[in-house]
Amino acid sequence: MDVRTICLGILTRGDATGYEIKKLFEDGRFSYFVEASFGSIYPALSRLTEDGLVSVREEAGGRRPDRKVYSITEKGKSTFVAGLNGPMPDDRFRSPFLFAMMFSNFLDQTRIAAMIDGYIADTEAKLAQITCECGRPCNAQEAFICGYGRTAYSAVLGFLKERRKEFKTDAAIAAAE
Amino acid sequence: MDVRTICLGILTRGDATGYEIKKLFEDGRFSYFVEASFGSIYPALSRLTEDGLVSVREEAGGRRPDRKVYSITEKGKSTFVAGLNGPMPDDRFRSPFLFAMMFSNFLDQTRIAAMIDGYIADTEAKLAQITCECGRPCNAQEAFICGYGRTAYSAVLGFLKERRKEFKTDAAIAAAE
DNA sequence: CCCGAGCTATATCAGACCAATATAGCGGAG
DNA sequence: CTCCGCTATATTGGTCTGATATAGCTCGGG
Repeated sequence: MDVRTICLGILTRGDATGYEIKKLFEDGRFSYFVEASFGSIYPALSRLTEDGLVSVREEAGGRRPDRKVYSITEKGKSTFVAGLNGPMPDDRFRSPFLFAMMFSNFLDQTRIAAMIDGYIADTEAKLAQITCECGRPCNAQEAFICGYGRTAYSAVLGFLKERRKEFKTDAAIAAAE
Repeated sequence: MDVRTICLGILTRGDATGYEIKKLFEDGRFSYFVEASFGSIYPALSRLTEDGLVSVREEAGGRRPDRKVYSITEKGKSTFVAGLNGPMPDDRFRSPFLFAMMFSNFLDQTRIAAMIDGYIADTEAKLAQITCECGRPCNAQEAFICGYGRTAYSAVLGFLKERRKEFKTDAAIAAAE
């Protein structure tokens, strides 16, 4: 999903600075499927402002740099909704971990075990983030998104823990000797 | 995973043209977690050649453009393996579908149902691709990767089919009247 | 025979995005 | 005082994408 659309979507929830926009979609429940850098958020907001989809007001409060608060316009909102009703881009999943596992014949068991352990830990952290945030009241949309993330990560964790047993570390080999 | 590494990895499996490299990682068992465009493959191969990690020979067989077959060098191979033993970049998952579901309050039930149906169909296609390719003999690496993909997509499908029941289409509503 | 579609194969380009960095503060801890 | 973490804006060189261009070859249909 292009960064302009992401910004519009966040702004339908309320006014925000560029920094806050990034913080909002980095909220744990959403961060597993949305990402954008400041390097693309600010140019996107500028462009949206030029195009009349967003308006901006500056708040000078003795802070340098000044705080720029963005609001979505009616034009912006209808453009956003039209996009939701248009062609849906495909999901994208890239995994250096799986790519590395594809060539694990080049690695020793300790390295493989360490990679899997690290990936399990990362996955558990992601899962915990989704789950604990969901202790707050969830609307239907959030419940769907959390449910999807929990389902996927839980399944992957189960798979990894099962397969992890096949890989011994040097420490485990030494202990068996 | 950067495109240079992807090309090196594929070339450890055997010599290939730029076009073949793309075809090889578009093989259904791997395509769910690796992707790169010609726009980045050719510059990457050029750079790898300059850097001595890859060598290239041209086959002129009356074909225009000529066929350029790339081979990995010993330097390339050791660089690739060193990379596998180095810091592992994070996975990336981007989902316009989930982003749209996050704002499904702007959509009517028919649109939501259609989106879910489309996503289910896509997911089933991906799952079928992994599964049927795996009818061929799998080495341990391929078995791991296929197992991961099957586990994740199957879990997601189960979740979606369950939740799909909550959304009625106009046709289903009309049939009930 | 001709045409079109699909495939193999190389290459490029404008636009989108990233990671890192710079700048400018403020507040808190050592 | 210094350093770290945070809020906040902005930029830049490098990487990648999707689309496109070019150059064939093969096969099937008219």
